[in-house]
Amino acid sequence: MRIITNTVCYLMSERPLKITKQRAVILEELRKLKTHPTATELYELVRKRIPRISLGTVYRNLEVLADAGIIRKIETAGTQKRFDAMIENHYHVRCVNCGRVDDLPVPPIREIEDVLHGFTDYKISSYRLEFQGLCPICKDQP
Amino acid sequence: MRIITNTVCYLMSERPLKITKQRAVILEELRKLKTHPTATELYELVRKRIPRISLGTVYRNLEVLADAGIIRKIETAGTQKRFDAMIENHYHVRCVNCGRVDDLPVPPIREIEDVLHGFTDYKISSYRLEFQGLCPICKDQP
DNA sequence: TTACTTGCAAATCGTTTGCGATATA
DNA sequence: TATATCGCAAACGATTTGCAAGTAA
Repeated sequence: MRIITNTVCYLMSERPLKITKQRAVILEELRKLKTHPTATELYELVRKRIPRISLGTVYRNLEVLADAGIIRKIETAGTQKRFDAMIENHYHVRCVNCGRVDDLPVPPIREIEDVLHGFTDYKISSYRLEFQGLCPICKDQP
Repeated sequence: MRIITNTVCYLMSERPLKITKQRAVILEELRKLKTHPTATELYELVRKRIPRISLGTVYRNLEVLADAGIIRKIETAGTQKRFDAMIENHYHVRCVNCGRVDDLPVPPIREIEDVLHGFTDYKISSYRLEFQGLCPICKDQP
């Protein structure tokens, strides 16, 4: 169970996280977006509401929110990291042309976990699956 | 068919790529390794044979070799990019503790491609699957 | 010659960090 | 008052780039 009040976020068996104004606005703006912004993109949005906020604060708070499990930092092939307000497990698609990242609401693929047995000496804990292609906008362009 | 001679590499229907001394040594050192080095790691190795080579040259040539399809640039979750002399499709495992990256010789998982239909408006061209866990060395440590 | 490649250093990009000021419990 | 967070600017690590000199067809 996760409850987010105005000022404090309670997570199961974790200590409360103070929700400052900056933190709240960052979270709100992130939740508005279906695609997953970079820190800089988010900074530009947040700046419209808190003009004096600094990029460092955005980075710091994205880190804090991700550590708390409230958002997710997604590591895609591009150079910049992107952030996601949806923390349930799901896959992502990335446009190789414009870099946009969307969710892919397909069910988890069982076979991925099944296939590993005997193939590695690593102790596998997770995997990342990222699809690549052209987004609806880029695919219709010359 | 791909033929690499001393000085020129011919790729099907692409223009020949001059193999300079630097380029050849970079490629040789990369091919010696089972794990996949970062540009800096490779630079240190190459430097033992060409002491005056610069890091910029290593980066430039890795780019050229990757563009030509002779090596592959692999984008894993870490910050640094890693490079791979094996260009056939395969999956990678990354150690979350030390960053080491190995090949995972499992057969391609058909279900991954099958599951997509109807779930996205993207034109999907490829996917990346990366496993994460602890490598044989790190998993036996406290 | 002509086109490419090199070494070097500086620039760039995304991100992190130190610090003194500020806000909040 | 004690603690955490802020804005700012500087630092950082990885990578790219401009340039003049070098190399090879």
